[in-house]
Amino acid sequence: MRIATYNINGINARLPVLLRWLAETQPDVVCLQELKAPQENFPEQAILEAGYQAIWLGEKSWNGVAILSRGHAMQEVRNTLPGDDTDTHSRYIEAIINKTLIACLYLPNGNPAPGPKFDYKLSWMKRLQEHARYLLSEDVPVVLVGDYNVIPTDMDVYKPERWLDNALFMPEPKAEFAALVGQGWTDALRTLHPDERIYTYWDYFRKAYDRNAGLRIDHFLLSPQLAGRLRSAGVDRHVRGWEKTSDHAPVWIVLDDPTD
DNA sequence: ATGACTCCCGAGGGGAGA
Repeated sequence: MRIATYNINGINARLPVLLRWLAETQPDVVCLQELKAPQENFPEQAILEAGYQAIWLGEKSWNGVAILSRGHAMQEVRNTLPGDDTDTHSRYIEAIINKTLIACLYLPNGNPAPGPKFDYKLSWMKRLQEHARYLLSEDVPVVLVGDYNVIPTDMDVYKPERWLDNALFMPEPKAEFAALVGQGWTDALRTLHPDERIYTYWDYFRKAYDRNAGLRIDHFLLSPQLAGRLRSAGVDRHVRGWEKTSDHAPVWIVLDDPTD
């Protein structure tokens, strides 16, 4: 089973890129973030014609997450991250696909830091840890995947010294991410490629993609019983070079199918 | 570096992204 995550940065503006990439790579499951479309403006028909059923949670202007599935039935479990009934951002959706729980998340950016947006990021990360702990207690394989907006280590950024004051790289979010992983999750790409420079995002400024001035901020975390099923993982880096493309590239893993 | 680049909203710039 090939599972991908892609911060699409506006699903309607990027629809040709999304469809081209789906046709080229045909993942079984796709987690999308930053739809930037209200619920009623999701391009469901085009996605269906590409061979995918979809569940999504839209929002006017910002955020928005979706899960696409090709060939496997999909059962939506929830579309909010538990722990704060006042949080209205569309940043989380979860489904069971092929006996595997897929949690698609778009973690808050948090800039500028310090400030209320940074506080929101940290509280969201604490809620995610609490929910992740609950998921680990369930008897089901889990993939926690999406745009975490966290650069985990110096290896994951082209010039660490330039990002010290940024909410993606400050000590608190890094510590919260490390605490989450420390519950027993496996960072799929880093585990399979411990010594490689891997980036999943290049900003639109200053020819960042041409200079490979990137960040690794889109992550797959696998529950312990899933880690043994991990076969390969990578970044569809070339997609970032297409016309009218997102500032993120798609990231993917391949898992062995469940045995039972 | 209050930069740059690109989206959405909506009809002109402003907010957000990372």
